[in-house]
Amino acid sequence: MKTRCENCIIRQFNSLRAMSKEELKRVSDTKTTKTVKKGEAIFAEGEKLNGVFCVRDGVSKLSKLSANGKDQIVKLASKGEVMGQRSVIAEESSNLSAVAVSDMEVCFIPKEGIVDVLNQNPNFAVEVLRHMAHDLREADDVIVNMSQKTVKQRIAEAFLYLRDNFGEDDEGFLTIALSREDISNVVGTATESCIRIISEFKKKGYIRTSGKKIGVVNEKKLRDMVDGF
Amino acid sequence: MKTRCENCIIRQFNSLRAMSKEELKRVSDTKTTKTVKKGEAIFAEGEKLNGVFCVRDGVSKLSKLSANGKDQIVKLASKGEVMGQRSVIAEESSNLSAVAVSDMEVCFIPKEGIVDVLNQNPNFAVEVLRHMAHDLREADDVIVNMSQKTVKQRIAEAFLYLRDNFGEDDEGFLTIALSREDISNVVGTATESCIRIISEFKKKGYIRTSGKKIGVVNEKKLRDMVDGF
DNA sequence: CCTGTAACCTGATAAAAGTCATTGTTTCCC
DNA sequence: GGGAAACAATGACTTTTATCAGGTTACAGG
Repeated sequence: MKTRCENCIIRQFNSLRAMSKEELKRVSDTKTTKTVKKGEAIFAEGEKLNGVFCVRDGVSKLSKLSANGKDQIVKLASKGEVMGQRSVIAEESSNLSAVAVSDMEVCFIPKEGIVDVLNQNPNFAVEVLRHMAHDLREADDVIVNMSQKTVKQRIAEAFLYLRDNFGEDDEGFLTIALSREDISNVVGTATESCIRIISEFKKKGYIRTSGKKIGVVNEKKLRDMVDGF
Repeated sequence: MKTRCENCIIRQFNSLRAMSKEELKRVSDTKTTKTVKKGEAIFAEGEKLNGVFCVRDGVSKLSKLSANGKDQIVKLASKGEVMGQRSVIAEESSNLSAVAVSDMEVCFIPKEGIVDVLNQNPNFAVEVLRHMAHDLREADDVIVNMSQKTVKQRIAEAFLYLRDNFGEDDEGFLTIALSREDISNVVGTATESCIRIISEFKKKGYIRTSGKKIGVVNEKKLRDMVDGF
């Protein structure tokens, strides 16, 4: 029987379909699981990782501390996503820290298993490579957005992104409820500016809020804003 | 005898040391070489690449057009660097365009050769993977810089970067003479803002100029500026 | 239920950066 | 070598964004 975690490996490393049954079994046997409470760290910037973490449930923010003391959130990882591959593959300490945004369940896979398969199974290596190529493209896109779009555009885009990638609950609110500060750390702006723009969007009827929950109301207006109209 | 281009493959894909002699020979035999004049395009955004380009001489800018019509330069590639791997590996059309910043000599390596070796030689795949992991880390750093540093800091950093990575000529000017517009496209700002800041740095004695050439005078001051002092 | 802390919100102000207009300066091509 | 075109520089002005300084609300823990 397949464990849930085998499924989660498969999903992210999409690709881990490229592992043989035996390889998958072997790697999967070395995994351990743990729960992480909201706000707790999974690993810190600069830490040496002895393996990768795979998200079973919940969401984690991957961020990097900048010189001015602010965190920049580079990525949000949810169910099925793997964290720490970059560092394990490059054999460097982590350039990012991972903190739980909600209560989480993660599994840990020691690097030996991964590295062995990488070195022996070219299909697997190529699939991981393909995945990383994709991440790199996304990173390029983020760079362009950060440097060429206004804060307003980036916030509008963030809401659409959160909806498209993590969905909404039955009341139409975003599934991931980020704090205003987290949102500002995603788009790279001051918290006050972020709050102001959220108020403006609300006033204009593009979004609605309930506590910290946010719901997209007028997708088209947000999309137009992102595209500069 | 080793061709110059074999050397250039080896340098970038560092790593292509992981290719066997025969593999290297085979791939190298399929390469073609061409010269590109300053300002000419090597490939365009959205174009489907049938292979990778390896820089033999000169410098190319890799940029992406943003919605507002400005180019964002994501990377500068010089001697020994390979362009287009990401797209070839992900089997996607290019997300970037490549334009020569100076007269160049590049060689083209059809993708078939590369892909074959990737699929057969795990060492090679892992080395390429490692290289891409490194690029990804750099991209993360750029994201943080773009979102958390001021234009002034980013320009100061750009000068130091250009000096450290491409060197200076015998008069102490940066080897790569980018136009003011290119510099502003690297740091993601308006050309006028860029010029103004260059004037300010010059007035303060941090740098000196001669035509479009720029020389670093006071490294420490620039470094301090980058670090927020 | 009270209380304190953290999160959220708002206004006033200042700083940073972009835009538009104009002029000076190279460069390069005929 | 002269003239056009691209590039560089600067001033005046506007917009965007950050910062500081206060508020209010929500909510967990005693």
